[in-house]
Amino acid sequence: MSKSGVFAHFESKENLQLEVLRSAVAHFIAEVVGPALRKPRGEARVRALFENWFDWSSKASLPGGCIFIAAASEFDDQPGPVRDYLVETQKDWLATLSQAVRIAVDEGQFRSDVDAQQLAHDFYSILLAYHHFSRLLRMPAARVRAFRSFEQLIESARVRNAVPRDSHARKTGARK
Amino acid sequence: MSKSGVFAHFESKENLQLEVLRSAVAHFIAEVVGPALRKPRGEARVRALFENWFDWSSKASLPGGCIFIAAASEFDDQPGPVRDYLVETQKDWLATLSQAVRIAVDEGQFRSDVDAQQLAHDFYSILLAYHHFSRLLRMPAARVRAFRSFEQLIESARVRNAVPRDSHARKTGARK
DNA sequence: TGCAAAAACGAACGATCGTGCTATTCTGGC
DNA sequence: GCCAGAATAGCACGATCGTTCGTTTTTGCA
Repeated sequence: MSKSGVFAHFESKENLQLEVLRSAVAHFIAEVVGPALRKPRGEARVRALFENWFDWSSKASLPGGCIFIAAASEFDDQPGPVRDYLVETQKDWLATLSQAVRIAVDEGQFRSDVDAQQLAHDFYSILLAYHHFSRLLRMPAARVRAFRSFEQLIESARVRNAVPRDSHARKTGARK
Repeated sequence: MSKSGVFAHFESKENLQLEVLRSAVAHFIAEVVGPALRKPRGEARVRALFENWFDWSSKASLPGGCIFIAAASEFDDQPGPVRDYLVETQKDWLATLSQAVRIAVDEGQFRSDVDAQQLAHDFYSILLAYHHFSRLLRMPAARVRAFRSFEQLIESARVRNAVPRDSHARKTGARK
């Protein structure tokens, strides 16, 4: 299709960028968030969100990697509707992660003193780092690293069978 | 200075980009790595590396944020000497972090089963996430989040006063 | 099949970019 | 102060980019 051909559909480059992002969000929800929400509440859902993101971000149909991360670094200092929309989607994604964590807490799978927003932040950190490393360093170990960090975070959030050794862990989350 | 003025010094745009990165590396070593190496071996040095990076990346003289991260997402799919140099510097930085962790292990401040490369990866994840969040979301909480994640990692790597309660809880039982 | 509406194309515009070439201005040693 | 050499500026080139517009092709329907 010719340049002016696509231009007839979207009225400006900015509009096209927005539409691309909107379409990406639709795909992201269909392939990452949706399937995860169909998993049982709790750790399983958190895991699914994390793992689905990996499958999605390394799909062959995304040769440039996660489009949101790529767009983020392109538009983070470029005000306008594209940037605004990106901010919105990132907040939504973080909120989705947070909510899944909060549910895991409510379900008694994660300790009640887990800070959902903080843990969501930590999860997303791992994803961002994986993206950075795998794309720039082409490091196959990146995926292993990411999942190891993830497992460690999950482990540290899980309710323990026994009371933590150090007694001022005041929540006594040993509920299971 | 005029466009052709700067062009006379560097012979191509690519060369200028390389020179900018080289200069950035020099500054980075002078302001982040160097001061940290002057700290005592062990946790103090790891902390210094982490904290100095924060000071450096939010300096007023870097309005575009960390130039290496910015360049990474611009060049990660653009082969050439600039990309190669970026890869090199990222590996150096990770090696520096790893080495500082390894020393902390040797000094007996971090547990001997700590995976230095993995922990270095986790530290850098936090930095990358901070960069992403603070630049795109302009979220002031990002810094707090980052330091909380950092403290948690440090905590989980530290040697405990007592032997872990259940003896096969190797690196996992660590987080407070 | 014919025909109007929609879709796609091609050419061209002004702007910007990377680069080269030539002219001007600045600088230090006599 | 003068002059060689270096530093800087000005200009122009081809390429690319975002955009517009007039023309051609395709499509859906009577």
